Amino acid sequence: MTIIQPIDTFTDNELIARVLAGEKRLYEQLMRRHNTSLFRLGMSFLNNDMDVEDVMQLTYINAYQHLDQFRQDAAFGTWLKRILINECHQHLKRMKKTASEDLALHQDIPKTRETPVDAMMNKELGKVLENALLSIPEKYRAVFVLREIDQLNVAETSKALDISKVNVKVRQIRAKLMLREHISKFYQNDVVFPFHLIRCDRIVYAVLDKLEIK
DNA sequence: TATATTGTTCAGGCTACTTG
DNA sequence: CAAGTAGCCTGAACAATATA
Repeated sequence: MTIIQPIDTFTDNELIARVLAGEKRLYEQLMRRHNTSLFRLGMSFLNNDMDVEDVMQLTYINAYQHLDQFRQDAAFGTWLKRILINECHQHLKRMKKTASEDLALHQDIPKTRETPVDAMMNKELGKVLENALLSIPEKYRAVFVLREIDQLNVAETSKALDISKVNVKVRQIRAKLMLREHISKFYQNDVVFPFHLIRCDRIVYAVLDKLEIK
């Protein structure tokens, strides 16, 4: 009698090994596991859900294409986050370029864009918290999201952001101090940058399609 | 050049866990 | 249970860098 182990009991590293061995479809499982945390992190950089979806797709495709280069000295999630952050920086660079080109034609560019997430947001606390997070500089926001929302430890955050451990601690403290000015009560991570099943499926299927994984 | 921002170092304290 | 240890938080001081 053969006992079939449920896929969701596999560790990330076991799934990676099986994907590399030819079970490409299991990459879907890896994406679904990390979608929420990547989305939150992406939102902390880009503040636009559609842009984050694009960047997440690029991240997953990039990670898949270099999966054999993944060294297991850090968690797969940390590796993914590192890739996502790089993609976010590239995306921001592209946006900056486009914005400066547009500026030559239009002087009155709005500073922020209305997003579908904004429209969906019906929980007042969530809105307050998001606004508070978005009000602080990106470097502090990223540390705060990784440490406080994704529950990464100092070492993992240090690795993901490519900064020293000490700097992680300092940025975390400063992020809290800045947020304290905006927030007087606790927050619940479920209401910050909500990641819905529809979006999850959309990203997963788009990546599988682009990678031609049936 | 003055000021603000950012990063580093250090000290002290807290909590959780381990060990004898 | 007390002592030791590791990891973390916090605040202060200072240096380096960016900006007006």
